[in-house]
Formats: sequence, structure tokens, C-alpha cells
Amino acid sequence: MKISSRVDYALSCVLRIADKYESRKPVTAVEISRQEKIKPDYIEQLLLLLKKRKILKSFRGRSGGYVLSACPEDISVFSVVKAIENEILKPVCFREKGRRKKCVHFDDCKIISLWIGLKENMEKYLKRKNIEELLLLRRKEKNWRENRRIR
Amino acid sequence: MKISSRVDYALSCVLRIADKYESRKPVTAVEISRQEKIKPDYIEQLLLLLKKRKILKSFRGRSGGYVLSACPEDISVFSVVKAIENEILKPVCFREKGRRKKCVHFDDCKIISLWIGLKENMEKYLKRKNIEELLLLRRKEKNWRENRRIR
DNA sequence: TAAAACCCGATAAATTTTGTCAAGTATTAT
DNA sequence: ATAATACTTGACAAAATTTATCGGGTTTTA
Repeated sequence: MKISSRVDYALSCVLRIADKYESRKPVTAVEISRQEKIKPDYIEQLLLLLKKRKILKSFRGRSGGYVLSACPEDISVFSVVKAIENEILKPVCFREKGRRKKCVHFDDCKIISLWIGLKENMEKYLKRKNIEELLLLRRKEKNWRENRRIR
Repeated sequence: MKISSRVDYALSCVLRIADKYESRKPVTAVEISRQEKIKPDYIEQLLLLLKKRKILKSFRGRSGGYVLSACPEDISVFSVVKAIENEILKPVCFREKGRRKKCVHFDDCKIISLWIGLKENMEKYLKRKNIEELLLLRRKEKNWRENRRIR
């Protein structure tokens, strides 16, 4: 199991836009594209999903682009993941395949409840993490490196 | 993201074998195959992995089969998942692709630490769950259904 | 009014997962 | 002994999913 690259990229995009949150200047897809080395068309897909879920707002026209629709602290990692994937983990019963509609041992199969629990656990974790937190981590490390360089 | 069917099936297998833990009778791949409607060859692959990780022991020959190598309570769901998948979640940095060996923004990219945290969280959850627990859930429900039927 | 940016959907390419098959070796009940 | 039963291994084809690309729009503003 892997985190999909789309989710990972989406998070990068949000972070790039969050970097400019103070200045309130919209960030364009092309700008992010240059920074992240991803084609703008591909980024666009992600930004649109993020916008649909109200994580981003966009301004059109010549000096347009995307901005956060809330402050970094109020945007959870979960909401970003959810915007892209909808379900971070799909609890599927693999015995429902074929012509059968229900799991062979539907009544006494408790495995799916395990995956549902796992999913809830993951969601709880991701809800605790927010964009601000990731931003701070980056900045702290950056400062640390810059201080090191000076000496 | 989905739990792979292999993990799900492996867990079913372990549960089927655990059902017979008291009687100490080995359970054969064909037996499980009939119960779970999966081809025996496919099940074999999973059983072998489980055996390699010491979750199962096997007896060869005419009246052979598989048994648990520990009591159901001492087998965590995590160990089963680990036997099949090795890593429940691979924390990958998607910016390492292409000719570049390292992430474009290696130093200031903290996203991967997020996935590492998520992975640890998932593992913790799965370590708490054991086979006995799943077994009890099944049996409880079964009894409940049977009591209902009698009245 | 042209440039810059957003918007949308279809589809091709790559990767991963899933499942099948074949050809063995080892063990034991009879 | 030996046939039946079960375990062992590896290669590979089919299916599903993910990833990425592309083309053709519309809207807005310097």
C-alpha cells in the first residue's frame, strides 16, 4: 500500500500556496509547476478538486491564481486527502465479487470491521495534522540550515 | 487506497485455521479453498508466506495441513499483514523519480514524515488487534443468531 | 483584445495487483 | 512399497488501477 502520488502532490501544492498566505497573493498553477517539476495540466486537476472542496479559492484572469480559503492552521491534512481520494482507505469485502452480491460468510465475517476500524484510526491521525504544522517544520529546518551556514 | 485482497484472504485463512486450534487438527489448503471459494493454488502462496513468518506450522503427507504456531491471542493482525505485505504503508517521496536521486526539495520537504507517522499509527492499531478477538466477534454473533432462531 | 489563467473531459501509458498454471518434492496411510 | 495426499517453488498472463497527457474550451483583466 502506498500513498497515491496525487495526494502527495496535492499536499505540496497546498504548502506552496500556504507559503504565500500572509502576502495574500494568488499562486498560479504554472508557478507551482516550476517549483515542483510537475506539468501544469496535471497540477490543475488537483487544484480544481481542492477548490471544489473549499480548501482553495481561485481568482481568474490575468493576475489570477489560487489562495487558501482558510488560515493554514484551520486546514487539516485530512481535508486535503479527502478532497483528492475521498476515502483514504476503502474497507472492501473481497468475498462480494462475482455473481454473489453478499460476502460468502457475510454474517460471521468480521474482517471488514477491522478495516473500518483501521480507516477511522487513519482519519483521526490525519485530522490532527494541519498545514500550519507542516509549514513550521519546514521553516524550522530552513532556519537551522541557514544558521549553520553562517558560522 | 485499499487493503489488498491477499491480506484479506490471508486473514480469512488464519481464522479458518484458528477455528480448529482446540482440536489440533491440521487444516488443508483444499479445505480452506472450499470454504472461502478461492483456488487452492492461490491460497497456497499465502499459507507459505505465513509459514515462513512462523505464524503457521505445517504437516506434510496424507493427513497433513496447517496449524497455528501460537494460540490465537498471541497472533496479532499486524504480524499477518506484515507476513503478506511486509510494509502496510510505504512512505515514498514522489519527487525522487526521474534522473534525480533525491527529492527536489529534500531538505525542506516534511511531507514524507507525515506518511511515516501515519504508518506507525496504522501499525500500532494492527498490533493491538489479535486473532482471538476476531474469533470471539464471530462466535458471539453466531450464538446470537442461533438463540434468536430458537425462540 | 490579447494574454494569462481557469475549467473540463477523454484517453493513452505505466504500474501494480490479482490470479493461474505447471512441474516438481516430501510424507504417510494402507 | 506405493499411490494418494499435501507441500513447495517460480514463472507468467490477465485485470484493475494509477498516473500522466492532451485538446479544446471559457472567463477575466492589464
